[in-house]
Amino acid sequence: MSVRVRFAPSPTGKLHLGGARTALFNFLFARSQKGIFLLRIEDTDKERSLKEFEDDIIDSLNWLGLKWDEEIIRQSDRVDLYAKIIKLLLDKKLAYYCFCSKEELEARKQEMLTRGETPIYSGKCRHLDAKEIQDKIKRKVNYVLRLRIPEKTIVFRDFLRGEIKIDYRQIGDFVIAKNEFEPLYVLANTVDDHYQGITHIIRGEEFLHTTPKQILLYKYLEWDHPIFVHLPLVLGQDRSKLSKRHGAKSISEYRQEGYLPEAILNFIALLGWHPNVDNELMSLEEMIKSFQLEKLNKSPAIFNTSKLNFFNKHYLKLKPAEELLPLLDFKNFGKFGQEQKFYANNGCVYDLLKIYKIIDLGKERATLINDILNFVNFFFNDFDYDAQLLLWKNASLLETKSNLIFIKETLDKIKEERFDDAMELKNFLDNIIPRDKRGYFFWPLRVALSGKDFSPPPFDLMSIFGKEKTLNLISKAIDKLSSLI
RNA sequence: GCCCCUAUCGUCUAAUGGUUAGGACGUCAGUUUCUCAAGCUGAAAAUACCGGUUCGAAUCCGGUUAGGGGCGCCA
Repeated sequence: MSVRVRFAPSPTGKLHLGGARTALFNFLFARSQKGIFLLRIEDTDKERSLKEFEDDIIDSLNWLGLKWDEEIIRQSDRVDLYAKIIKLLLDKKLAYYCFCSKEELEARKQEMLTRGETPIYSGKCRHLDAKEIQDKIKRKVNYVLRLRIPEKTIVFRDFLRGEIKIDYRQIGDFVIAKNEFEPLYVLANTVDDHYQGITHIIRGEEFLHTTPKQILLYKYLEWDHPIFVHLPLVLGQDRSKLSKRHGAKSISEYRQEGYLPEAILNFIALLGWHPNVDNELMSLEEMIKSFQLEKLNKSPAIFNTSKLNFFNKHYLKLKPAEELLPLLDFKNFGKFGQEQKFYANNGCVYDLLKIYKIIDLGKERATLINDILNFVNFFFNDFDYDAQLLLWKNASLLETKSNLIFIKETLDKIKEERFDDAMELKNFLDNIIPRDKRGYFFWPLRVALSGKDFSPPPFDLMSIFGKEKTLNLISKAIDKLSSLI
């Protein structure tokens, strides 16, 4: 039997980390078993389902690289199928009309709750005869359709948790449809899983309690039910279920903030799953290779951003500058012009090669894509700084000034072309400046070129700026010091 | 209140009856370095509690406690 699984979100909110993880595990299981992974949009709730959310879910899944294999199915397109099943259940008297009002139901629920009982439906409308039913329908009394439960306990098997025992009397006759044409989740989901030939239902633990209801439906409809796999929940910092309600970030928001799909996938994969070997850095391909459903965890996971950030940093470093370029926002730094040259706000003109170099310098230090350019903004915008910043440790103004003058004069003798190679510049200066004196030369040089107390090494800065700009910036620093002496 | 699920460092987890309880992130220290980042080395840090089974328990069983989920004409 070949594996068929699905991710079946309802478009009532954007895709968040928990949903993405459910999709990922379904995807990994399908791929690792050479099976099929499907996407189904569960939009039976017309009030809450929004096209905007459906788009977000589809975009996010695409962005993560979780490709589904067959056409997307929408429950809103399958009304006829559900109607047929509803009619069947009605005809067989397995389902029945319930005319109880919401107020009536709510009152009974409160009453049971105060008595310390589980609130369930009384079964009041269970035995209405055909005449009464027709009569009430004619009088347009509101109704729903309920399934008749057996008065016994069911034992079913969850793939991860083993046998689970639940008494149907704890559930009561539950609603399966608003009317003959509007099924609820419990029914539509069951029907679709059957007709799509789903072999394994891999979903969040919040659905564990609907399993006995669905198993009953499978039984009434004389279908075999799939294997149930209930994933432990992903919990937020407050230890409660991740949901839109308490501000869980959506995948699209993470994307906007500058996270890479590789990082998010790697991070969520480790929430409840662990490969055999103790190597946590995995591409999607590697995950597929080592994925085993049996290795899934049973206990909920609280996610914490610092590890996600670590992964993002890691994958950022691996990403070539060419691929990062289209993801970056240069609008505060200058403009691209003719022949792919970049015209920076400070008058510098960089070719593509230099832009790549700049990106590489930024990405070594950034956590998020959006941080990259901020780490190297001195390449683009004029900057100012406090002259005191030029002083290394206990260095004096005078000493620092003369060191900068020395560096300037030394650099002045170097040919312009040699400025392109940071390594060469480093070797050159390392040979001239005594080892124990480097801080007194390189620190002020670096500050002169960046205006910051932290930045890439001065040689990298010089290799981007080129000879002329470098000498200008050093002169500026010397002037700053002079004004204080 | 009732039903169900879960329980290893702060967090994610490994160890499916025998390990000095391992790894990752984070934290701290050292090292490298002009700075930052990265790297390298090291440290602190856990089997919720009480019983039982067993020569031997993180692991099996029972109870307690704690956390979570559910109790919708939502999914």
